[in-house]
Amino acid sequence: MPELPEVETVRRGLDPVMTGQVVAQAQVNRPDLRRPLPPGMAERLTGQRVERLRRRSKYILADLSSGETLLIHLGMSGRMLVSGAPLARFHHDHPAPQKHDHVVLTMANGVRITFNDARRFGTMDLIATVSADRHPLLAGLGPEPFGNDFDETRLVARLKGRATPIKSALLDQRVVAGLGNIYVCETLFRAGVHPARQAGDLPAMRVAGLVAIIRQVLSEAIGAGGSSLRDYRQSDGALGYFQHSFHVYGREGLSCRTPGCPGTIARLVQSGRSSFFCPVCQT
DNA sequence: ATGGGGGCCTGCCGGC
DNA sequence: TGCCGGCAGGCCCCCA
Repeated sequence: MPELPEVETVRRGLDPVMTGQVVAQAQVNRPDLRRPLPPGMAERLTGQRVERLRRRSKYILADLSSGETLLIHLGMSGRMLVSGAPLARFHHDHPAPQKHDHVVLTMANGVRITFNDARRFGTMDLIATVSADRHPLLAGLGPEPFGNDFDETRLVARLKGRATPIKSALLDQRVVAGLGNIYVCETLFRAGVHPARQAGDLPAMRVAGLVAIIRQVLSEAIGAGGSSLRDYRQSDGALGYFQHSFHVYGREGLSCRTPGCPGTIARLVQSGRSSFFCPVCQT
């Protein structure tokens, strides 16, 4: 459930039950995720207080009292399931363990956080908080979409001369961090840009316009609690409803939602990923 | 250096 | 009902 709005939604859901709380117990069921979990992870988590929950791109970072930071990535199918009421005297209101519960954190307040990830594309790591930005997974990331480093001038400069489809360019986490397939599709629809357009061929004005549109799409999605693509609460943990606002993603063969537009949403495959677009609105 | 394709995993859905 | 192919929100690696 992995693009920026979903990750931010997860972070916001975890914040009230994790921040300020001590990890009473950490249980690692499967250390062989996409990257192997760090050695001694359970021991290094146990007894630590979560000082802060942050997000960078699609990563969640939990700063611990030990001076280490727990880095979490949800991959494609990762979820953070929260169970158990805070301060509950008894802890038997937890669901039965599921097949892909790889890491289980039990906080001192009785809340349990379960990292479940069927495809194991997700990962976790433990790193020194002071140098977290230099972690290999974070070091190459481009600007945060809502950060000051992401602006029209810099985006235009970054895409100038690029001989790659604009779709691929916006998926490139070095250009801007946090967008995935859904939000790139929706961004390009709103911008009226065909996904196959070469990034370097787009007039600077149109590239500049992408900045505000990206922020708008992401803001709306965060406001809706992200997008839930399958069974609502089960698979996403988040209760997002932004999927109802999709104009193109997953709408192949359906009518364009632009009032008066006769177009039918089409799909094309670019570097192995589906791009959805309206052939009439997007040129 | 840059862009494209393959691979990593499992689950689900539609078609036969 | 059962099997099979295709598809999936991400990212890394390798090759041209």
